[in-house]
Amino acid sequence: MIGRRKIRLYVTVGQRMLRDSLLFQLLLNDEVELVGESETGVDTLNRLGAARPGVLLIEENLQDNDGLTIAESALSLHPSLSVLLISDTPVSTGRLAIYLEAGIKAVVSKHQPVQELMKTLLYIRNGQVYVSARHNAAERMPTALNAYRALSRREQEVALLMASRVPVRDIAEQLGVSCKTVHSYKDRIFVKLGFERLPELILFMHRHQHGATS
Amino acid sequence: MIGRRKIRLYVTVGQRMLRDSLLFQLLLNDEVELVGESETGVDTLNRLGAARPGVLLIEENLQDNDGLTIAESALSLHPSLSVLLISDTPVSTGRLAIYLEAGIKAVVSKHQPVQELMKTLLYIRNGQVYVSARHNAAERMPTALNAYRALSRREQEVALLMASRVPVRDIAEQLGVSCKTVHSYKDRIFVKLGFERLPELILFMHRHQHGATS
DNA sequence: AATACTTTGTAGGAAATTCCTACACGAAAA
DNA sequence: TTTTCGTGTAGGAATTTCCTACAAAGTATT
Repeated sequence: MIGRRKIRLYVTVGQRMLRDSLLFQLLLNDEVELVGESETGVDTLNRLGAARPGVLLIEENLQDNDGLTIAESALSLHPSLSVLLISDTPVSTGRLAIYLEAGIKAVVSKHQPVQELMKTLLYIRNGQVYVSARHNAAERMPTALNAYRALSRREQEVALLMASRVPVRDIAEQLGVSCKTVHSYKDRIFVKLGFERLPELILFMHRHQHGATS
Repeated sequence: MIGRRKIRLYVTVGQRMLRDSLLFQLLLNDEVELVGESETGVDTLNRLGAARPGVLLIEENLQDNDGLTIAESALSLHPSLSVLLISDTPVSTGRLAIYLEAGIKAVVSKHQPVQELMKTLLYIRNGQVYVSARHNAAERMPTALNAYRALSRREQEVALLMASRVPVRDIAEQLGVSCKTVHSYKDRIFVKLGFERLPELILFMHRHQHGATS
């Protein structure tokens, strides 16, 4: 029972660079339909009516107002709207409670990976509330490392090579298997890690190898 | 004479969400090789030596220090490094002068589109300084509108349909031409507008049609 | 006006990619 | 010991990407 109809998305993010890059990311999913965007809170309120979004993705701190206030106004006008707030800092449980109280469906912080946004979007699309797993730092690293462990020997080999941008053709040759096989591994890797595009794998492998920044 | 060897890139951006989405964007270009990333200035200075990047992409405001300071330290240790600063606000000419004085190769503000980043990166890769065209707001909108006008009739039709996620197959049928032809239009559209992926076109068309935010 | 260069509409070929499906074999679970 | 699961391997179909082509219309140049 997966929500079938498209997600009508409205995005309110002040800085163009972030707005664009989030949108590029989200629009890769063909269930996402962009119905509007704004840089400010008032502009958002003005346009919401015409855009009729199902989900409002809004920054916590806007130039003119704070996202919470705008979200509350928006909700009073369009009660069926699902609001996803993007906070600047990791959200404390207390603060989260306040948000949920206000009718916001989920909060994602800018310190979380982008993929969380998409995941969250899919969760709240039908009005459910979504509280992300670890709002507490601690157990984040393991996710990545375990994920790597979950790959089989061959998959790991291929992941490594692909992350270095070695062409499929060459990987096949090096491993002595057919290109088709390499593609199979690729598919499996992407499924296992939940990736869609090469850059995600490159970043993942880089982080895996350089232990660092999570 | 296009710089052939890969761009060894180091990225220092505090918030994971922005860092990831910028990287996803930049890594789509296969000339970009990620050699390191940090959230903070000191961490950056610690790792730069080992990573040996050609370009350092660094935020102006970091938690622990400001990007300018870090960039200066980095430059004194690695004079051949090209630094690209990401500023929070549009940069005034005066401020820009200060940055250039410090040896920074280019500044891009978070209010500019992501694509500017990539463009700038390509410009400064070989050590040149790059001062982006419009640091003054005014003549931005036209760019987008003119770009659309630059498309031929058929290209406009296809752009419109593709931005609505109509499958190539259906577009071909609707226009009464072959899929191959539609692909040709697609290619031309992307070349003319300088796009690489569908989301860019979707966003472009959305903005074109809703005049707005640009 | 006549010749030359550019854009537009149209499409084909080759290679690569995506999305499925298949299938044997060893390992693990029932 | 059957059944089930993960892994190594690969094939097919449809789509996409990247080029190339080419005639007719349009623009520019001499």
